[in-house]
Amino acid sequence: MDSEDEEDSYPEDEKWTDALEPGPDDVPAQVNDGSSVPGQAGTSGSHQGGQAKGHVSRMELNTNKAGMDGLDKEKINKIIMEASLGSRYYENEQKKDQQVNERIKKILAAKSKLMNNEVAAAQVKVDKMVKELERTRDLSRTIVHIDMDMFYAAVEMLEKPELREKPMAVGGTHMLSTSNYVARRFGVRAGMPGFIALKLCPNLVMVRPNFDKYRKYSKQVREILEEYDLNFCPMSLDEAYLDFTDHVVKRSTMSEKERTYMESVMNQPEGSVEKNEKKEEEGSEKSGDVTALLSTETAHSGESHDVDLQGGKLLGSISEAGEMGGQEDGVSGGKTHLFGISAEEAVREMRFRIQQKTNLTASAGIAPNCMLAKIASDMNKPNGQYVIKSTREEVMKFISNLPVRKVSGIGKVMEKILSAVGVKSCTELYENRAMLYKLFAPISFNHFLKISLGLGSTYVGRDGERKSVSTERTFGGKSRPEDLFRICEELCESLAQDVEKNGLKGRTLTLKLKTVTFEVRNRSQSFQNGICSFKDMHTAARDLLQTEIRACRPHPLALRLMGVRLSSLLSEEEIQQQQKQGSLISFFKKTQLKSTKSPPKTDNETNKTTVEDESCQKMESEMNKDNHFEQKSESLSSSNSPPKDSCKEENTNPLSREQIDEGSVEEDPSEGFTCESEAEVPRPSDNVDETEAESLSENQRYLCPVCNVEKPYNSLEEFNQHVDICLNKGEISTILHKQAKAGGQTSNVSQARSSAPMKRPSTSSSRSNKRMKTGRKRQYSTLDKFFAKNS
DNA sequence: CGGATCGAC
DNA sequence: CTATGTCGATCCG
Ligand SMILES: Nc1ncnc2c1ncn2[C@H]1C[C@H](O)[C@@H](COP(=O)(O)OP(=O)(O)OP(=O)(O)O)O1
Ligand SMILES: [Mg+2]
Ligand SMILES: [Mg+2]
Ligand SMILES: [Mg+2]
Repeated sequence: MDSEDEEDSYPEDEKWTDALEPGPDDVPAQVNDGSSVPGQAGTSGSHQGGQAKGHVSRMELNTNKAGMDGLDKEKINKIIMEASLGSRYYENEQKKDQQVNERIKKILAAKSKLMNNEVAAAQVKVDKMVKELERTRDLSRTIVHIDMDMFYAAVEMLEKPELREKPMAVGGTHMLSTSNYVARRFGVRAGMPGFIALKLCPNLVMVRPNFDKYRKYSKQVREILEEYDLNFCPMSLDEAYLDFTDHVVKRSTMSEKERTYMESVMNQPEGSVEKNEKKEEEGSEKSGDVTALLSTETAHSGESHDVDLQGGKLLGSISEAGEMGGQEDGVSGGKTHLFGISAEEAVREMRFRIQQKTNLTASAGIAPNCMLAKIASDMNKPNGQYVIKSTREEVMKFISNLPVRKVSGIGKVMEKILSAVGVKSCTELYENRAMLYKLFAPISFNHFLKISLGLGSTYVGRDGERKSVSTERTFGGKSRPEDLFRICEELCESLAQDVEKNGLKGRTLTLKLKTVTFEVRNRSQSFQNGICSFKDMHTAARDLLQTEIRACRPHPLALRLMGVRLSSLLSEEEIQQQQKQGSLISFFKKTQLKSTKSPPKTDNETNKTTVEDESCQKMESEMNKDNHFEQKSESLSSSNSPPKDSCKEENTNPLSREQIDEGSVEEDPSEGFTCESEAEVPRPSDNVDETEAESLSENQRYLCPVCNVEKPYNSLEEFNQHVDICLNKGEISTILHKQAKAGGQTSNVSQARSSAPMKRPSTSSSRSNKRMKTGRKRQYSTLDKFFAKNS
């Protein structure tokens, strides 16, 4: 019974490309090599840390995804490079790559300084940790990770079956969110811009996303998942963790009838369209597997959990529906399928039901913990499943040659870093544990150690509360302050809606900026009391933006993206609490306001009659979310052993939230709007005209980006003042924030701000208890790094 | 706390 | 020409 864990092997060497693609250049770039075992990291030894220059590893294709084995990376990367060279994006990636390289250099330096006795001492400590971890190893749970195949693409193909055989991707020329497996053969994958994908695969069909549909199908799938684990944990629209332990127990008492499901009659009216020839061999292979698994065999086998170990695909998979012709004929009507009582059979059943219900396929991994289940679900990815048996031996066997990159939470950079210190596989992770202990921060090391032992969370729990809300937008380069401020305002409006809809409040507002050179900056401000209104958030965001614009001068701040995020969200209790205090204060404040009088404010602020602050605490109890379920009240004393194993996923990336899926991968806007504003950087003009008196050496000419007038100023500050005036004629952002005491003990130093010159906090009435301001004063230097290039 | 980075989908 | 959006975690100063 033991022997092999795997099943559902996946066509290792597909060559379904022949008659499909016209041009010879369109032939998927793949190399021979039929290896597709769990994976094998190059045997240690050789460090390839030092990389040849002109080799921006971060630009290379990630083949770390199902359906992308055996590609001709060289050929693909060459195309990618040619398409990218010289772009601002590329330049920035190059910069980041260098930073990573320096980081590696430091680590290597630290490594070389390690003394033998240090390492030996570390070894002792680490081995104690290992012992402790080993002591708490729990192999008693049966964890399942299920993940829909090429989810968005699959949904799109439902309505356009003719796309099944063609390379297609979801997204637009700017960005793709996923691709089908045909396209993956060309190197086309999620996160790749469409225009590059087109170079890799000229016949690629790009389909715009439709998130409502994805949500709809996701919901349907979840209805099934729920039947196997009420507490299943969705990680995104298309995947989830489930604890099958209880279900398997219950399953042994279920009658055959309860484990029998009917195969829907319909299914793919199209089946195979024109070029139906395809590969007969491949088809028959699959058909064979299918028959072996489904119906008859299993049906008679009763519940023998051994028989069901037969490898093979569940169903011919809708993508191969054509080949099923023979069978369909025979049985035509509703074929029934009996599933066994083992976990694998249960999972197979679950996948079968999903496919019957939605015509979408899913893949799954079964293992004793989340980390392993996640990896396993990718093993036989397109429409398959994989089991890692619950014995220490099997786990270690699986882990042994597994490239660390396969582990969720270890990405491109960490892979590179580890590789530089001689660690590529999980065994090497274990073998080098003492060194890693010395080189990495405790949390990271802990994570590594657990991975190296094949350990992971055995708890599948509901998401905790959301920790931040944000919205951001990419637009063509814009640099005119009025444009930037308008975008900022729109973003805040959008954010305010989200915040209100979810009844949230947060203490930190962050403005995110991405320059036209792809450099990202975050600027945040914290408050003692949570904020949630458009006005409060906008005020803060606008201030931060203004500061950045100032810091850039005399250059314009040329951006390609802006975003706003509210974090440090308050718990419900805190919101309630604050609401009480707030209402008192706002009452007090209101009366005071009348006398103070507030400037008309040109802006179109949604004149809330209520005091700006509280205006968003509604949160109807309804909520579309299924967010009920208890929250683990006790928990304090740690049921687990190590520090905190918390959520499902391993240490890192307890990704949650299901709306992550909905990136903005070019929706409707037929093309990037971008607009005008060529984001050209004027430069402060160097001709020292020095016409006027003012022989100050400082006398320089600046071009005001607002009024577009260039003239000499005595100082940069004077110029800044001019722009300020020019910018917001009556700005007076003094904004009387409301008084909010709150039990904060740290006195809130109100930093001077707004219109007035700056320096000298004296003026500016913006006292308000907001703005925590840790006594730090950041000095934005006018670093005039990059200029606009080309023309 | 603030900011940068990484990772995932 | 053209390189996403949303969220969580970690690390460092
Ligand atoms: N980088 C991304 N940007 C935006 N959306 C993404 C990105 N990656 C994935 N998505 C969306 C689209 C995917 O269909 C969906 C699920 O992701 P994921 O499961 O990783 O891939 P996939 O389901 O498309 O293919 P498969 O699981 O078969 O490898 O999330
Ligand atoms: Mg998927
Ligand atoms: Mg997924
Ligand atoms: Mg990984």
